[in-house]
Amino acid sequence: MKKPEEQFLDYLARKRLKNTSQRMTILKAFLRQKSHLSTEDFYLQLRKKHPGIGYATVHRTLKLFSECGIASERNFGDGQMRFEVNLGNEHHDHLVCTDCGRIIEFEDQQIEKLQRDIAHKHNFFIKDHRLELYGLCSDCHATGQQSVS
Amino acid sequence: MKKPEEQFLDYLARKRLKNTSQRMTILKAFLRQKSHLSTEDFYLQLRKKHPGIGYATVHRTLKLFSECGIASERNFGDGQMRFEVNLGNEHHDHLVCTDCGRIIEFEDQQIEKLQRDIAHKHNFFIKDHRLELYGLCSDCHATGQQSVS
DNA sequence: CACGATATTGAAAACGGTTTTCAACCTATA
DNA sequence: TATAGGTTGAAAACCGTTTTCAATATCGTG
Repeated sequence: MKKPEEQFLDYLARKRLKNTSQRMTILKAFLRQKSHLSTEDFYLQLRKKHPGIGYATVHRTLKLFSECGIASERNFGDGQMRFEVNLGNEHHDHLVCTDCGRIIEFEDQQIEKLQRDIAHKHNFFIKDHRLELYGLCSDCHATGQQSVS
Repeated sequence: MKKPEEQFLDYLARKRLKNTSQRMTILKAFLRQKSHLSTEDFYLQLRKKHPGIGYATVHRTLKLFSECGIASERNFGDGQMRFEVNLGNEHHDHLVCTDCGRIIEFEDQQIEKLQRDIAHKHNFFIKDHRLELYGLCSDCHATGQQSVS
């Protein structure tokens, strides 16, 4: 498994794209954050340290990350695109707290297996999948109190 | 289990909302279609027979369906909101063909069970979930040919 | 049945996030 | 270092969703 930096540089070379300071800055910041930030949030975060980098560049660079395989686009249905670092090998899914926004990752080989079975039954070739459980995380339902808004 | 029409009328009464001809027209059209149409597509479809009904009304009425429980909002990550009729009782998930757009429904009690197990392990209270498998349906990968576009 | 309070409608505008445009500016290569 | 061609940031365009608003329809009441 190649390191993300290499993977990105290789991709740039292969596509005859250029290695710019902005792209490197964004790459470093992206690898450092381990959360599931929306483009907007990531941009705001980045802007604190690097006010010169524009939103368009951030957006374009995140898409490059996705294209070269070091990131995945996620969409939790809140109208914002999110990018997450592709760490390992294993696919993982998400628990999304609808109260505080916390996102918990999990993986389950049994579920993955059942998904393959279903695809097979329908003669369907799976390219990707997503599984998200929406609800209240331990912090938000523990005490019985819920947001009243 | 109440019939969808009743369920909707009850909801209107309960909320002191009014029973208008547009709402009834949209309800009938919505129950007739069994697909997973986007608001846009549903509106275009409806407009053929009922040119007088505006997009805003369609949109607002579909949201009412969702609120009163006879419809569910779906989001397959293509930037369009989709509504589907809530037929029965059982939750179901989707196979989405990325080539022809076909959507196949399925349900699997084992997967549902595993999801509950995972939620329990994380002390997470599930309100909703979604599982989508993206790939090629039997028609689109059977012959080995893929869209070239 | 007619009235009047209030909800609803359709068109257009506003909105919010994403994507494109474009002129100025870099980067890589020779 | 010259140059061709990719990149940048700001602003505008875009696209689906949501709101606004004046005109209209509905429903409970007198």
